[in-house]
Amino acid sequence: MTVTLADVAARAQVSPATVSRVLNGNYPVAASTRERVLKAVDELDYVLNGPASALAAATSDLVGILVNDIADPFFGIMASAIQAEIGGPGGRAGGERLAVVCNTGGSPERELTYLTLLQRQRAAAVVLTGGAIEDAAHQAAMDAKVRKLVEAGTRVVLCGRPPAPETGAIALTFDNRGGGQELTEHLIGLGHRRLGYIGGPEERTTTRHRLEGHRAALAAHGIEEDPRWTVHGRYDRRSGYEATLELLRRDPSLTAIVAANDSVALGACAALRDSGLRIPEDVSVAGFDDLPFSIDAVPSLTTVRLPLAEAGARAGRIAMGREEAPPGGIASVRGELMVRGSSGVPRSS
Amino acid sequence: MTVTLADVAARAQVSPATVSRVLNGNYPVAASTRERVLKAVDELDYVLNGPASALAAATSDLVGILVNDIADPFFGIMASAIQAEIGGPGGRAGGERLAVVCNTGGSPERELTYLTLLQRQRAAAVVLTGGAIEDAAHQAAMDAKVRKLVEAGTRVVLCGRPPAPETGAIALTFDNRGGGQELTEHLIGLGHRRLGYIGGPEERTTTRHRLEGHRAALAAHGIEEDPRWTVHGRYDRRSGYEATLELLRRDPSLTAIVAANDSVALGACAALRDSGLRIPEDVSVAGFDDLPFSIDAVPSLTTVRLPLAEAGARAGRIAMGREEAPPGGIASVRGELMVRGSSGVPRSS
DNA sequence: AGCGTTGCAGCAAGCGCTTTCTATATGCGA
DNA sequence: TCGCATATAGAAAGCGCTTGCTGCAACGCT
Repeated sequence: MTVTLADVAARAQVSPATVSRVLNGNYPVAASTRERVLKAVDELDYVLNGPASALAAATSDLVGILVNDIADPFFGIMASAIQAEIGGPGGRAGGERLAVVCNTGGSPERELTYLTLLQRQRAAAVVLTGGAIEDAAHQAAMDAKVRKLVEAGTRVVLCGRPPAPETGAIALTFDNRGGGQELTEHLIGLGHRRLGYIGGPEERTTTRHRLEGHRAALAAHGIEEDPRWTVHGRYDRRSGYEATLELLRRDPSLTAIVAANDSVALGACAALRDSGLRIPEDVSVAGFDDLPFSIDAVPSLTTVRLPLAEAGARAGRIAMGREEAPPGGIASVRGELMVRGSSGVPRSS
Repeated sequence: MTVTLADVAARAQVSPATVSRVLNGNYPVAASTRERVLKAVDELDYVLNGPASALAAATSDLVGILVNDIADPFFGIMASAIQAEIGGPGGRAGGERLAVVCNTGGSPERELTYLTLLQRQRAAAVVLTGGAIEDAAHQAAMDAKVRKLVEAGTRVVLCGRPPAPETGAIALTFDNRGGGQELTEHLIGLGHRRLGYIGGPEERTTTRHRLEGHRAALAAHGIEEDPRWTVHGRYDRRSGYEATLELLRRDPSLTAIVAANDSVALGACAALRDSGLRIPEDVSVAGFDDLPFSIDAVPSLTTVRLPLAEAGARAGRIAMGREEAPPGGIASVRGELMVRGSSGVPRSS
């Protein structure tokens, strides 16, 4: 049998109520009593029953973090930063919280189910990271769920995800559009006029925004885009490799390739090399995110740095109520263009 | 007010007990009744109260996954595989389980605290991933905790971590020693006699085992090791960069560098390049793990592939009781040597 | 000296669910 | 026709904790 509060109370010769108060430290208890209780707790090796506590107090110390792909450092870095602020163990004083990282795999159903599971656990807060799925029905369902969570007292923060108006969720959005535009403008500035674009999955906000930025840059410079220059794929290296071969097949005269993110860009680099093309002499390549490995690529990757860790930390603090929400509940986080070796002047110029 | 079981019962004109039984599906309920209940659940948008349920049933649907660094794909890949098997949402039929990924950051206290937190939540299972910390006191504390968890009915699986005898935990261990030995033997076979080694943090089992393998290979070939050839650091790129500069300073005649893992190896490559050395013509480099980006390095990295996803999946299945534990509760998982471009014959030969 | 404070501790009522045991139908064989 | 097995639903007793309220000293004030 496991040790209960009552056992501790008996051993310390106090009432269960007193033990509870000592443990929660939210009610005055005489020092001598407290000591006796703590001694009993220690001797009996007592561990609080979480569910019972959550039930009685109508709150839990669980905090959920939803990520699209836990194996992707993009999410790993954010999750890590969020968790550090959530304060799991090792955090500052105050209640220990259990950060729950949930891997949706980019699946709408899973996303929704995890939210329900978290709701079921009466999570204290939930942080949703990364781009949202652009499907009207799914969005509506998500918004409804989020609204319900907020109503139930769960703090919901969106980190690197577009705002969900009217839901009560706080949003820390990445300026994917602006970053995409800046990146492409950099390439145009170098003289590129024929740019291939490898986008992520079609129905993702991140994908759309980055592509919109790219197109805005083209438009701003009067470059007419050829439909053949855009290919969509997944957010991984493999996809970048294949998409690049496809782009090369469609139009071998491209002088630059802009990728949906750094992993895709790395795949693109590999494909270009395997096709006998030099980077950046023959083709320039640009990524997005500036993940740690990007600087190690040869040549190192020109990309847009997203302050993943900073944004995650801030989201974590907001989720814990340790930082005020931005005005209007929405903040846009800008990326920073990192010009490196993978981009250069086009061969023709 | 939130909707409770009783509300649903009232609406469906049945007793709370019946609603519970419909929801759990572990007791015969007439089809017509079931239907009525489900309709009420749907209409009221009822969400089960997890803590209450866990309290009453004395079980929970939480499964904990402890990782050293969630931002490191090494752990991300394992966690992802484990979670997929845990079945979270999207898994096969049967109870939905919430996989909780806990980031210890390699800190002993956090590791222990998370275990307590999971114990508090009455987790159904716990998977501990990655190398353990080699500190007698900490190990003893961990073992005691694990034993307690097991006694309380929580299934504990160690994935990529050395066995903890007498605790009742199932272990899926990586053969780090064998992999390290094979790797170094490959380099020796190419003709290298002066090999630098960049190890991970000193007090980690993974670090020690890989280094032991390395030394075993040297010894087997009668190569006497110079103490200056070994440097310890963290498991990240930065550390590899710095350690390499240090090694070069200590002995510029090294013809090969073996790194604690792929990230470190990438840092080593960068340092070598920045020092004007070619890979592998001047210095060969080898990593460990074979993470996805390793093949993209230029030249691609010679390394030892660890079946991270497979091992994680197996650990997940064992944790869920869907696969039998290996005989003796211990299984060793071997790595596979991947010979690629970063290793070649030494310049002197 | 009388009485309102103040400081601590205990009582007991739940929190919302699960589950054992009991009650009521229904069906069947004898 | 009666009795008993079978199927289904309900009553109620908790699960282990939190917390509002009450109780009771010891204290200080007028």
